[in-house]
Amino acid sequence: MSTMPNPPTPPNPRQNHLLAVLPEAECEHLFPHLEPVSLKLGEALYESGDRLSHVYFLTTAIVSLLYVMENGSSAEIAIVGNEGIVGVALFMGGETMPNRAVVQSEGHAYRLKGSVIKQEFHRSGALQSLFLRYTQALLTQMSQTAVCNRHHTLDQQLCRWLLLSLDRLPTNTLKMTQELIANMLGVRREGVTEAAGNLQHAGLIHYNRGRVTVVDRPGLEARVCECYEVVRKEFCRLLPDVIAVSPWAVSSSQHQRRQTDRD
Amino acid sequence: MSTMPNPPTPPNPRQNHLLAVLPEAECEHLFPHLEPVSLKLGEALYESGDRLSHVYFLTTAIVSLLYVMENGSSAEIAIVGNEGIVGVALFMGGETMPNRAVVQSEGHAYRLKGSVIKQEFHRSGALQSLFLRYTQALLTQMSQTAVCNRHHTLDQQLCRWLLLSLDRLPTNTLKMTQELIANMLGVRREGVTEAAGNLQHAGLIHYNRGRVTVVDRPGLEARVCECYEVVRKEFCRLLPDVIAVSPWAVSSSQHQRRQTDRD
DNA sequence: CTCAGTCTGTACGCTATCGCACTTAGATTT
DNA sequence: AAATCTAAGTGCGATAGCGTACAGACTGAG
Repeated sequence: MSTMPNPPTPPNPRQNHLLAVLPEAECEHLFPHLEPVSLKLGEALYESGDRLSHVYFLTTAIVSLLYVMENGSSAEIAIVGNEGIVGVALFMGGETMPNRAVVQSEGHAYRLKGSVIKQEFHRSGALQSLFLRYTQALLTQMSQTAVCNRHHTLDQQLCRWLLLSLDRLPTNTLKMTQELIANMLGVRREGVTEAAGNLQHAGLIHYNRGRVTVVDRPGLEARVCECYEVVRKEFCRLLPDVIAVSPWAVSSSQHQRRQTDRD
Repeated sequence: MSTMPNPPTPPNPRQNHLLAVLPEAECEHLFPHLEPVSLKLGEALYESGDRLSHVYFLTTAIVSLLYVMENGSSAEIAIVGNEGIVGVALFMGGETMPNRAVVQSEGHAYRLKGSVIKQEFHRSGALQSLFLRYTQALLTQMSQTAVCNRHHTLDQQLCRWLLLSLDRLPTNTLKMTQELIANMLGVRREGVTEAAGNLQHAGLIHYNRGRVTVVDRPGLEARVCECYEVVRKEFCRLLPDVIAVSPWAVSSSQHQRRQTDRD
């Protein structure tokens, strides 16, 4: 595995963990309709209120769900990577959502026409079960974001954000400016400067002009608030089949030293 | 309509708006299994991680979904009343959730064994569509809670909370101490005292030892942040059939003066 | 009526974060 | 090499909410 974040790997739908665990029968219906797309940093997959045309199965890209306020400031509600789907409103039946989906880390994805997914969704047991469970996991991430915003320090929130992002990347380097991170977390850029400075002085991360590298993941995990673990555990619980094909149950529990005294 | 919050009305499943809009065919399957229950203030329908035994269709009760932190402090993630369901994890497939559901306002509900709902869920088009859309609305409420926690003042959050609660009650009086409200919002009791004091001085509410009465709803709506409207509009959009039988599309848009200049 | 319990009001120092202004330092272009 | 731009660091007063402590007020039980 090289250090390049997005090497020109031949894209493969199975890089998306949800697609990876779909039974063969479902795949036969779905795969012919999958359309590979390349997602650029900052691109919006949908705007608030847009009628969605496709659902996106991310493979190497990361997408943030952002709520943009009337005055223009924003807050991230959830992060989606190759563990998930962007556009749940399509099969949830709501058609639109009151938030934006923007590419946080560029990469690839496959998309599927809304009509196709809706049709499949109504006849497919495995697909439905999988998607509903994913949605519940997403729901957990959202509610935990609310909790974290209320109770935890910016340092902790940055840790959580870094870990959530890292779990969705093949490397431990994030291409991201402090300005953008601030947008995601809904705080000032200067606040991120300070928090990131703290983490760097503690030897947990290293950063430089739009690149953040996590150098001590266990250290981050020791400093993050409980929110991260809640989200991760729910993912593992709800999507064990997905986790089996995913690197991150491992990459994350390898270092669970602080857990050993609890369960 | 008397001023008593929970008069001994003969309970009726149709008081729950979701049940109210289910087609006859679905009802025939479901209603025989419905069990009326009386929910006491403070009672927990489930604890974090509990395997749910029933889904609850609230009629006159209000239930808060709370996340309880390791140190014991808590934050409300969503409010559920007769517009909704408690226990979505059952049909979402996740079985449990990492939060508590506690009764915020006592009243009645009907519950349904998990096995029944799961069985119905897999053969029922209308029921499924309805529940998925409801879940998306709930999801919006959660994400908006996250946004609100990040960006808005306690005064505004209290307004939002009051309006969300009011929408789920037949009266404009809430039986609720400042202490409990503080728990819901995840803030100090003294903070609520101050915020409530502000609203009272502004002539919007009146309160007294565990009773809050909204006396100027338009005033509250003028002071609340955008979050409330986002949630309400999503509800209306996702569940128009439900809204048709509900008082609150009306009760809430009657006073939408501040909207008239926008859309 | 009194007492205990609960609910609400107030005060004060503390801290995290904000908003704003400005500087420094890499990176990119010319 | 100089000019320009973007990213990151710093400083400072303002403020919202916290933690703590305590005081008043209403309620219900005896």
